[in-house]
Amino acid sequence: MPEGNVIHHHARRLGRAFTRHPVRVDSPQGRFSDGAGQVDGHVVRKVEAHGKHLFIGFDNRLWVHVHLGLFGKWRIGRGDLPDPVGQVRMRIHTEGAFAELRGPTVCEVLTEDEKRPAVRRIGPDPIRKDADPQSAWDRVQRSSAPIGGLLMDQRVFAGVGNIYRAEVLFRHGMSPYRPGREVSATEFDAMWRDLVLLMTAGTRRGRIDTVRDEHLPEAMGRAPREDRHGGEVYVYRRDGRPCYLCGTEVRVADLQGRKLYWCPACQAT
DNA sequence: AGCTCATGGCGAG
DNA sequence: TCGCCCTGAGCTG
Repeated sequence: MPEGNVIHHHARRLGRAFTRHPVRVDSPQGRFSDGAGQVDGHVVRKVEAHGKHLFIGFDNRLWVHVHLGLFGKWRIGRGDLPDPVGQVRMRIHTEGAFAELRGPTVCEVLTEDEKRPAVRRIGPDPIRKDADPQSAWDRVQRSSAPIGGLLMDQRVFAGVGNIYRAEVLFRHGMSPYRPGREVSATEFDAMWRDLVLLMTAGTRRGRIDTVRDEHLPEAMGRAPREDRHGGEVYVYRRDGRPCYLCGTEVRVADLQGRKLYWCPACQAT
């Protein structure tokens, strides 16, 4: 259930646990047995995240490509390998560390030649230092699609999901329905810089917080989390409740099959 | 036990 | 635009 920040968080933890170590790889569930056999016993060279995609590189020039989709989960820990409970697609472990993968949309082995184009298909990722926002701007600027849809397009903004989409639009007072071509260069630059900040912070924390300190209600620090995604947000899943800034009821609508949350007053245009 | 929902994305029509 | 794939949690009975 992850946006790009969580994938980068996983990549760092997996990299720390397994880089330069020979690892055992298997598939208790059986659906990745063939792939696991191709990398089992090999040394992990590096772990990369690009948007919501994770790539684990081995010393035989093969990569395991993982995409969690909506339901996928990693469980990463130290110490003894636990017995598998439920549907475990893949396990990676050494003497001192283990990782369990369940429910991914994609878990496959790629060669170098297959991995390169797979990465190229992913758009600029605000979390990566090598990201080129110009290519995102080119697409936004000549698109009549609503900015709320473009933000979810992984070839335009890689790693942005439903929470960052809703929150960055709120923070910039922009209607999700504004056509891309009506977003100014100044507005785009400000939103991109904000995504870099928010998503980088989200990578360190492994959760998404977007509410500026000055807007945090007094009690919120100690109050139970409003929602299981785990962070403090302005509008995501807050439909029917008052906007923190203006008190207007936060609204929800369907956009391309996903729920879209926004404040109709703060984000009128 | 069965239903609904979730931070995603694909392909068919 | 719809249906479908992946899994588990949190309800309702």
